[in-house]
Amino acid sequence: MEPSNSAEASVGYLVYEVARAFRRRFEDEARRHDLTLPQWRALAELARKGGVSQVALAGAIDADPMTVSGILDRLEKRGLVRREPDPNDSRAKIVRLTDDGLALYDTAKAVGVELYEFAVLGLSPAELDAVAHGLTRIRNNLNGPRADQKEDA
Amino acid sequence: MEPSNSAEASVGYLVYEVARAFRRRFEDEARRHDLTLPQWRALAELARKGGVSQVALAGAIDADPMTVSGILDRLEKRGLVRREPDPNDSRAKIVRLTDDGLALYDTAKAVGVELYEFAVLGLSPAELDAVAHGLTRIRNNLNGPRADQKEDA
DNA sequence: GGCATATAATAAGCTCGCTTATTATATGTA
DNA sequence: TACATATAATAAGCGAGCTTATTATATGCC
Repeated sequence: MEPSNSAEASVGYLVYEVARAFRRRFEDEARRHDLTLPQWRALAELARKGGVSQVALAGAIDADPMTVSGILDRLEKRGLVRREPDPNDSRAKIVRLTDDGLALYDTAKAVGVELYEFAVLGLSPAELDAVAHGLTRIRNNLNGPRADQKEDA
Repeated sequence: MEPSNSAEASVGYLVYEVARAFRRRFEDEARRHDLTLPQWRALAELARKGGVSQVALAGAIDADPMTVSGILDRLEKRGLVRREPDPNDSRAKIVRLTDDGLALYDTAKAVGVELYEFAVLGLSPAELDAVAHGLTRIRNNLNGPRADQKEDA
């Protein structure tokens, strides 16, 4: 009945469970900062890169532009982020942390880092590398073309 | 595109990307059946187990009861699923596939299976096992308390 | 029996992730 | 110059995942 140690749950399911568990746990611990995981990721990216356009931000945090627009709406409403016109492209907006945003990120930044370290406790660097290697392969497979279909028209 | 073969992203990020890529890809291919991944998972579980309560279903597909309630609302509205009173507990409802639900699952069942096989192409059984092992550990860490965990060899 | 507590399902309401469509601007090309 | 096409951001709307709260029933304990 119980799975043996070689019959672990399928990787497909595990990936889903881990992603969910990580988000749940993160938001549990980031509650006192009132930050969701995607919001934290956006702040982290802005803290690293300074001002970026929304498409660039979307690319950096692997999210879709519409999703980023919504996340920024909420962060902007709280005064954590600012949207400025792009002087080189009047369709685009440059997103920046406000002082409040930077301050909040500075105090919340450890949450993600420490949670990650906690999550991988008990795994050797080699084991972790094996996981990274396998997941990278899977990601690339999934983002690539499918064997039984054409390259687009 | 890719920085290099060995400079992989952090496992935290990879898990998120893979989960997202898998869902996106699945729903792309299951569009002709008008099924989302969580809906497919619910149907799969019901096809395997027959009638189960909603909490049991939630446990089986690693979802929260409120989420399951919503998924079942949509499936029931399409006549794929039926909620019957539980004779042993009048708070509970037993969920079952209808004939239509079973028929749809039979035709859609291959989608998930084949996509999974496609996703892990190029990984040896040993590599895949290493991924499963690492992810299991991470999941257990994240679901456990701020201490060491037990389960899994 | 009576009462506190736990549990099953749902309601309301939020964020996120997505699709499709719209508006405004940029850019390439004839 | 004019026109076709591409791109940046947003609007509307849906499914999913979550929280908090409510209703109904079950269960444990005195």
